[in-house]
Amino acid sequence: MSPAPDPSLFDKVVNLCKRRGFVFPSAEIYGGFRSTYDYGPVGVLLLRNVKEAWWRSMVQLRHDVVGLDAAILSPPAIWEASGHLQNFTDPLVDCRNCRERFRLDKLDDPNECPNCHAKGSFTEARQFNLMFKTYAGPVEGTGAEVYLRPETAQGMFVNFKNVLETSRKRPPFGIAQIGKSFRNEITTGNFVFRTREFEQMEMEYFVPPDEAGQWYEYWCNERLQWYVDLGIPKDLLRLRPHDKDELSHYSAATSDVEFLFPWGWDELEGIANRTDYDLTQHARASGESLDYFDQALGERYVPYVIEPAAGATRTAMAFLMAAYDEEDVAREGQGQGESRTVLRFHHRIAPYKVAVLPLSKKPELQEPANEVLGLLQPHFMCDYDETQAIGRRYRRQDELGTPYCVTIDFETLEDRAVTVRDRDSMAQDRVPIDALLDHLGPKLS
RNA sequence: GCGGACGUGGCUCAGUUGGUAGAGCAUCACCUUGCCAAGGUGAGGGUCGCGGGUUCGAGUCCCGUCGUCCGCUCCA
Repeated sequence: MSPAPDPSLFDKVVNLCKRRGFVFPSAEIYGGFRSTYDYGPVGVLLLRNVKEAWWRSMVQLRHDVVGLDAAILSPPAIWEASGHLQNFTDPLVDCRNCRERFRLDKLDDPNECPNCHAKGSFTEARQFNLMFKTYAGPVEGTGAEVYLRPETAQGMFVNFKNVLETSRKRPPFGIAQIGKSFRNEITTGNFVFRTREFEQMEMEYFVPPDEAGQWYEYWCNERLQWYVDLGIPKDLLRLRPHDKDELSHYSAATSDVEFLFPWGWDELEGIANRTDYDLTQHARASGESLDYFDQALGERYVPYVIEPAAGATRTAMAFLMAAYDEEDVAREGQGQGESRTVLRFHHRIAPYKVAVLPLSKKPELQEPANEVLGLLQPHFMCDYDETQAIGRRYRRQDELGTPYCVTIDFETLEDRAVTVRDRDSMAQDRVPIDALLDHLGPKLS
């Protein structure tokens, strides 16, 4: 049984994001700009860690996937071939009577308003394309039209031949890419969950057509497990196959990895069997052959594509939601507990791995504090804080999800040892400075 | 985009029948030999989202605009 979603969690996390420097609304001093967010000093670390964890599992730890970073600006030809110019366009009509708006292609009777049942009350259909269009070059004209990519995937398809020839890979193999995409969504919202500018982590896995089914299963399981390995509880995750009528124009089968957000189950990632749709379309439109000749089998075929496509920004948000915890801490001398807010991130996701905290601002602690910082910084992202009471600083690091705090005190001057405090157990170990890297290394690798 | 609610210092809010803004927390400085927040003293920070209007005078009334949240719609 899944736990019930907690609606108040949403506000708590959004609040924490603002308060501690994870995420700020864009252009805030100008009143804000809808659907865009800026990642602050801590948020940028979180987001980078999400992307690096993905790249590590997808590219670094595999021999069959290579990386790519393709252009965001792209000519209309790509999107004509991919089908996005046709299929990402929704014809919208408004009812003049009740002012409701509908998609023309989803109406049973294009002359009757399903809401107020007025006949012939619709306005002229207007095309609403989800792609951002702009103009390259000095003259605004149709000759110089370019689009901001609505998905990174086409970069992989367009470069299929280049990568195949230079990387000397053969199916089954994949091309991975992390980058920004842009969609002029009609409705945005739920904080960074749906924004017009967002970051994707996509991989196109090219396989022999008759192996598409088994690779689809493989990647569904692989991708679900990735979130579990990074500390998201299993009961907050599920794999949901799409019904036939919700499949994209290019897909033969799709499953979503969903996370139980405060507002309910929602998508983190889609794993799709795109068949040979994209390569065939681009081959036809460009005149280049995009098939593969298998020497061993003596066969030529257009590979099928299995695509795990994840949203980096919303995945970062899911990690925040899953990590958020409020813990009652017994207070000495009082029966009443106090609350401690902790982000229990997996250490690979945590923005800072270690915080270096001299017990006091006294000058004599500066030197050992700098020594410890210099020792740790080449290996781990570190925070440094010397202000206010030590307990308060521990709590601040808890709110950032920092796994370990290293405290330098006056005894350090005598014994060259420091206190290592664990975020989850709040236990403290006395560790010699010279043994610090060996102590922390295995915990944070 | 349409319908509904809302918008006061970083955060949470107070601000009475319109008379030129307050609190707590947070932040910063100094003091505190200090290991799990909220000890002392002091300081900085808001033309009340923005623009216009009514008025002798508006945070408080009206209009517009931007933004947020909830529904319709769409996706990673």
